[in-house]
Amino acid sequence: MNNQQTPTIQDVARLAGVSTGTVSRVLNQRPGVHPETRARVLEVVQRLGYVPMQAARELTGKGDTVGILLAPGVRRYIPYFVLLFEHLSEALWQAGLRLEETPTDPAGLPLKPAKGYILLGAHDHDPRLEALAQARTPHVLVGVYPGAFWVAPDDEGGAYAATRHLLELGHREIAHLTGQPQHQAGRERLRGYRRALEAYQVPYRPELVLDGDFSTLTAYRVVRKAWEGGLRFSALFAASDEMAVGALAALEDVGQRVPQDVSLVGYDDLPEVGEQLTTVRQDIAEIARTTARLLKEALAGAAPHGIRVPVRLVVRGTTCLKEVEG
Amino acid sequence: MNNQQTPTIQDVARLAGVSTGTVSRVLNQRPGVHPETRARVLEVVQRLGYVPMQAARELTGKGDTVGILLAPGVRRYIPYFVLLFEHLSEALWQAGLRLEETPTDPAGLPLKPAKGYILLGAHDHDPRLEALAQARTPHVLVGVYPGAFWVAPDDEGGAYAATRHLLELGHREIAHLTGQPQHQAGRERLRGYRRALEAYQVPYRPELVLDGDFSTLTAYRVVRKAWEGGLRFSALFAASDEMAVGALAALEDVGQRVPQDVSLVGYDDLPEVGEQLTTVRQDIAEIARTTARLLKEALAGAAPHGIRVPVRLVVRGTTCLKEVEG
DNA sequence: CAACTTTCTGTAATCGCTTACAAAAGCTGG
DNA sequence: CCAGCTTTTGTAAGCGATTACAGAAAGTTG
Repeated sequence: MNNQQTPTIQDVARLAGVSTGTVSRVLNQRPGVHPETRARVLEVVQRLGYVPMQAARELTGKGDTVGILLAPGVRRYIPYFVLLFEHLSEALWQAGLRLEETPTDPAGLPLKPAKGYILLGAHDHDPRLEALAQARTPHVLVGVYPGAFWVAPDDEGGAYAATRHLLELGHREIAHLTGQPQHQAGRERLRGYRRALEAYQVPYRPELVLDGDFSTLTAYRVVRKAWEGGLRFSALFAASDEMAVGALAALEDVGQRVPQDVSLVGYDDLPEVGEQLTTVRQDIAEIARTTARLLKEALAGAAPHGIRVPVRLVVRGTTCLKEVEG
Repeated sequence: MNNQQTPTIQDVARLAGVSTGTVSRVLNQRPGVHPETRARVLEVVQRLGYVPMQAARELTGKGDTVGILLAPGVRRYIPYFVLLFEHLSEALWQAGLRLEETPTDPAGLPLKPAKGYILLGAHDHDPRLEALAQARTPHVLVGVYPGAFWVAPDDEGGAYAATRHLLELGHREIAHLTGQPQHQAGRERLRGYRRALEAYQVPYRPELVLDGDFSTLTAYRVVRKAWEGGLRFSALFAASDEMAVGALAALEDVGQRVPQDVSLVGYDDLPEVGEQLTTVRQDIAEIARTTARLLKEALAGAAPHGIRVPVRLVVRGTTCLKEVEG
């Protein structure tokens, strides 16, 4: 009767010669199943390629539905968020959580309550944090928010590593293209940049800090204008790959070769953005998995805490040793 | 017993004094329900803010799962696709279709088969079309593909309207910033531009066609370089809002005011991109709904056909009458 | 080996919704 | 007023999982 269909728990039970209850217990790693039985069931599961149907388990009240809340004003086109979103939906599913569309009111609060939330791009004094905390709704923030559950990449560390890389290549005039100061990530990366300079006893020169906004176009204009205005540097650390792409074009247009004349480091390592860039890789998949894990903890009522996800410098073709003059 | 819980179909039935079957029929717009009863049920649904639980309806076998396939090489960060994606997931849900994550192999073919597919950004001779047609898998394409189910905005008409708008404002030197020629949309918009010029008997000047690639940065560079190279025009029609944003910045940087010196028209009318732009609005929600509808037809085995979704010129602040010289 | 425990497994109710089928109600004309 | 329709509504059986609860099997003990 069950020809060609995707297998159900019934099929597994039948083939393994046990009841559906037992299969379910095996699948959910519940105790009280004989090891041999367990093995047999798992073997059949494997063979059939059986995957429990999410809808059904949700019906039993198992599958908690969660929502993702993007801060109002945050442009959801930003590659980083698009990717994070994708990985989150994958990670949540893996964790047995179901991601739901969450329409929000103008204040950014969800109209349809879910069991828990993930907040992206929250500002430090986001009123929604207050509201969620008041309502004791489990939530996890991506970013640093002491007192709540949070997950954040080690932005300062990444920026430090990027800058140090340039320093070790012999560069001393290192410019930094920032993100908006209202974004935590932008601030932290600036901090990492300064800390690295300090560690190498290179004086901090404010004029080398160029104000960007994470957009490619602005990066281009700022860098070009600065260079045409006479600012010189042998290396540039951009706070995002997108900005690095803009900077790269600008440098090219003012006649500088990368990396021979100016070394360039980006940040994020987004696929399809600046393929050959030396950059700092954020493991977005890892951030997503960690977020999902914390959300489960939050749903289980654990005490809030935060986790830093490490980042890694990836050296590619846009940086090189500073050429010693003459 | 059902205190504080999200309401179920049972609650609705009880309060409306009917059976769950009837409520279900109302909700699914099935015939054979007395108008009065229908109204009463809807009233209760409204009052309770009842929303059917997707998991449950999926369990009944209702929810055909469908997948969205993005052509390989298409950058999914593109605002247009992000938006289309969102609207599609909404529209599919409304149509009772369940959108599934569809991991694909390197060739862009789905690994986990769904009942039907929506293809975005397909090229004209995409091998996947062949494969899907062979396998008789129902699918709908966004774009024009005679012989298959397709939905496409009226790009040529939109471009025509945009260009005509500029012509009627008295402009005669109208430049056009194109998308890549391998994109249907880019080609069609160029065609609309040419057709409008023809209709107004303005000679077509190839040098006024600037090669863009739908990106903001390239738009900026191309426009700036062209202007600095001596090219002059009193109006510019960009084939996307993102390119218009780049063009706007470029014009500003070469000392031209918009719209006093140069009128500018974009395309797409994406929220959060170039708010004040005169542009051509694509009704993405409508495209999504139409796509969902066609997919249902395809699933039902209907004969393939295509639908054009109309677009609309939205006049805002970046266009004005051409000033007649002193 | 009887009498208990303890471990393991099966049974069946349940979640919220859809839908085939049956039943009831509303018409119609003679 | 009733047979014979048609329209409207209710009933109940699933869909695929989970999980109390009960029952069977295996292990312990005196």
